[in-house]
Amino acid sequence: MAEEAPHLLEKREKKERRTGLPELKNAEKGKVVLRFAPNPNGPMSFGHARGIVINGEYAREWEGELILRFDDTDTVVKPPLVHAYDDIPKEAEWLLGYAPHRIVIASDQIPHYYEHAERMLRSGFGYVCQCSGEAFKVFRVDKTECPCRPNSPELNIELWGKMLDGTFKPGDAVVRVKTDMTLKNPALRDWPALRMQDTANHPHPRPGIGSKYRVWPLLDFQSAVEDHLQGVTHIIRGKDLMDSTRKQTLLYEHFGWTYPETMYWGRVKVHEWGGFSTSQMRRDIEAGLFTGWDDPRLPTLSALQKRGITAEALRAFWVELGVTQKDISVPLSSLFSHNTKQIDDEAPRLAFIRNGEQVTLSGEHPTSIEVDVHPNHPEQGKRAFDLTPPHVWLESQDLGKGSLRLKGFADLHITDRTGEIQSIDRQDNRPIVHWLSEAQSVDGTLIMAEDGELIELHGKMEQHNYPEGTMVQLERIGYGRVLSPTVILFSHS
RNA sequence: GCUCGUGUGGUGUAGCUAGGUCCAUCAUAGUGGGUUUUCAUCCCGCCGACCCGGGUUCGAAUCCCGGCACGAGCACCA
Repeated sequence: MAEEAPHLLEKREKKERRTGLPELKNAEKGKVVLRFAPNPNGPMSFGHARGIVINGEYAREWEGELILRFDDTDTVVKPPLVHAYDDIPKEAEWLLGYAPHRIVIASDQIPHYYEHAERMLRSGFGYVCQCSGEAFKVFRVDKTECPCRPNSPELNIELWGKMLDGTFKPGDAVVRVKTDMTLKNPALRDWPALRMQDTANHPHPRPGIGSKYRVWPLLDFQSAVEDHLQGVTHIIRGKDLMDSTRKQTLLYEHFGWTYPETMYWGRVKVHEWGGFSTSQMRRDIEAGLFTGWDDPRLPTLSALQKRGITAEALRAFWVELGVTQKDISVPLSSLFSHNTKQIDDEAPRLAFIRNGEQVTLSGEHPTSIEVDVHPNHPEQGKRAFDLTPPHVWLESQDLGKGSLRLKGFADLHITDRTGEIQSIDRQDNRPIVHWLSEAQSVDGTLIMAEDGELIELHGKMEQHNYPEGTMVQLERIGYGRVLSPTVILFSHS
């Protein structure tokens, strides 16, 4: 028993609550290789961030490497975008806090895939199939072998040549991996590895690639071969790719390779956004429905960045969700609360008066007032309000309250547009409101993205010299990011 | 239809591999209060969950069987 089940004899250690990411199986410090493989066919979305963060954090934790791989092997259905090849690495570095260790572009690796395809054909575990997709579907359902399956390696090589030289046209032939047509899972039966694409009419957008190749690998073949070439040890991906793992494992067995450890995550939806598709976003942006990839209404990484969501908040958010296979739907407030923790301690306070009404002060009062830039950090300095012209701006909503206290200044009673100073010290529990001196006010705009709409609130804003990109807290409104001296993009409350 | 996977509070998540120490963790949301001259931050409290039914066992969130629900794959897309 001691040999067969030693754990039964041991006293089990007290369980400790796990924090952070689940443990990586079979991982060795310094020898872990992970990859994140997006298709550069559109903006990096919120969802892509999960792939970057989870893989990237594991790489960090295990002192391993992270490969950023562009799976750009479809020029017709999902044509790549040239500038994505530049944008994605930058966004990945921003999000991770380090640059991916390696960048691999599938369209640069075609010769390697050809070489493996040929090896497959010569070794007899792959064949060129001239059945139509429709026809093959019948074989797959009926668990019967297609007539091309018994082709000799010699014939396969000959047919492969016809694919390469263009004798065959797209749709005429594909290369299949020979698995077993009686496999329980229909998805695994003799799956397609490479097909032809009309790159004359649909050239690959990268210079040097263009119409160079007629035959292109499909995801399962390309990914499997590339993972092996790069020495990937762990694959973490969506559970929609579970059957891909099984297909690729079959291919690895043919080649005599060992498949990496694999983990999956489920689908994530954001309450406020619902489902979103890269292709749809790309169409909408191209149609001018949005200002660009970073339009604050979009669930793209660049939009979130522009909106002032920090990389740290995004990382904390995704790590907290972990790597479970459940399909989940999360509220944005969860991300925002992480962001608040990141920015509040630094964010200077600023007044923004929506629907401003000017009020003239009457009675004795100082000619200038100073308040803290940050209530918890006096060392950040003071904000000065000059009251020589005795005019202040208040939000019209607050005006109706009659008696109120101007934050850090005085108790006021308002009738019409006149504010009678009743006391400089606080005398009672009247509501405290934010305000702005006429002398320090400028016309400002607060841009808010709500329910898919872009709303511009025009109001009176406190003068400031904060550079673009500064995260500020608008008193009683919420956090925002400085876009220009007079424009602030609302982040969240 | 076939195949695969997942079901813990409103939302996420820990615990499940090796059953007890779990009247079930943490976070977020909600709610009540404290600090604060912001409806911010911070602090304290409360609220609220093991999909259902059997079985094994002294003991089941955890193991077994059967349901049910939800999701995904079955593309010459990724």
